[in-house]
Amino acid sequence: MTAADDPPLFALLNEVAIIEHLARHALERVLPEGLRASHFVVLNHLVRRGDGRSLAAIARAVQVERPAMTNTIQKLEARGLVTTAPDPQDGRGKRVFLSEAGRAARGEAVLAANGAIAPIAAGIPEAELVAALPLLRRLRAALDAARD
Amino acid sequence: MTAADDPPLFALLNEVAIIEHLARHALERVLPEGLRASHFVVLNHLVRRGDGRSLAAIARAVQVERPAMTNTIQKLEARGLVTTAPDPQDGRGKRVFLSEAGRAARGEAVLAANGAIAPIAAGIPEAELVAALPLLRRLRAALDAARD
DNA sequence: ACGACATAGTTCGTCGTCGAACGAATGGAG
DNA sequence: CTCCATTCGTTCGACGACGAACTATGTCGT
Repeated sequence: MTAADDPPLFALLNEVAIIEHLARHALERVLPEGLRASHFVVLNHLVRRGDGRSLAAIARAVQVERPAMTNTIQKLEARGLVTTAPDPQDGRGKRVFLSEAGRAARGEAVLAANGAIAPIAAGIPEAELVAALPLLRRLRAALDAARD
Repeated sequence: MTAADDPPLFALLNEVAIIEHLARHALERVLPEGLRASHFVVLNHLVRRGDGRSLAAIARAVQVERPAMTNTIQKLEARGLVTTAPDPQDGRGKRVFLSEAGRAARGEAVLAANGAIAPIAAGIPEAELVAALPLLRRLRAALDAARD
């Protein structure tokens, strides 16, 4: 799929782009109807890092622009998966909280995702995945730092 | 950024998604005005695999749906970067050819991309990138096979 | 030869994300 | 205290990608 004369980083980013595309597609296939990968990422983030965070903080954490996060939060709120309240300490801020339905939906989505992913992981030794993680983390950090 | 209790594959795909996002953004920043990453990918594909291919074949190769490729090719043609001609052997088919301007634009884009990417690669030993490639290729193949 | 099916390219409507820009509110420099 | 720059959340318009559907053409079985 990739020419041999590509620089390694170029080839790697090429693979990364394709993998991201396939993985996102596979994830959305098993998610509840209408629940996008971007919605799931936000639910996941709130569960893991704690809720009550501001919209802008979540947007930065998951690498999307603020208007996109406004849209995502509105969709999640319409579904009753999150609630929002003005930040008492910052008149501009808006705090986002998980509802019980939101936690439940996230739990189900994680199970579904793991179920869909398990057969794929089965063909690949877990040790190799673990071994590749540090490099990817460093690469992400380098790209993030170069963002200027 | 990632909870320690995530399965390794989950964490890896998480990193992959963020890296793809940052890399695409960085790429589009150095591309000529209005030239999207998806356009660049097509030019790159035509240079590396040869032109004269059908629209559908290109769409499959770069993992986008055919309507998206129709749009991309129309944009590239409007810019004079590619030309199209009906396939003499298949009345349905449409063959896509690179123009000289297209080859030149691709060359400049590759230089720009390499320039933008070089400082990032500088912080990471090339050997590690090479070492990570086989795993990513296998993972892509596994995801592709699971596409059903 | 003919009919069922698959494939190529396109059009259409929908959706998510982006950049630009805005009003509201905060915080820091003088 | 008073500006002035910054940040927050939002609205708006544009754009790319998608799924569904359509026509035209090719392919295969009988």
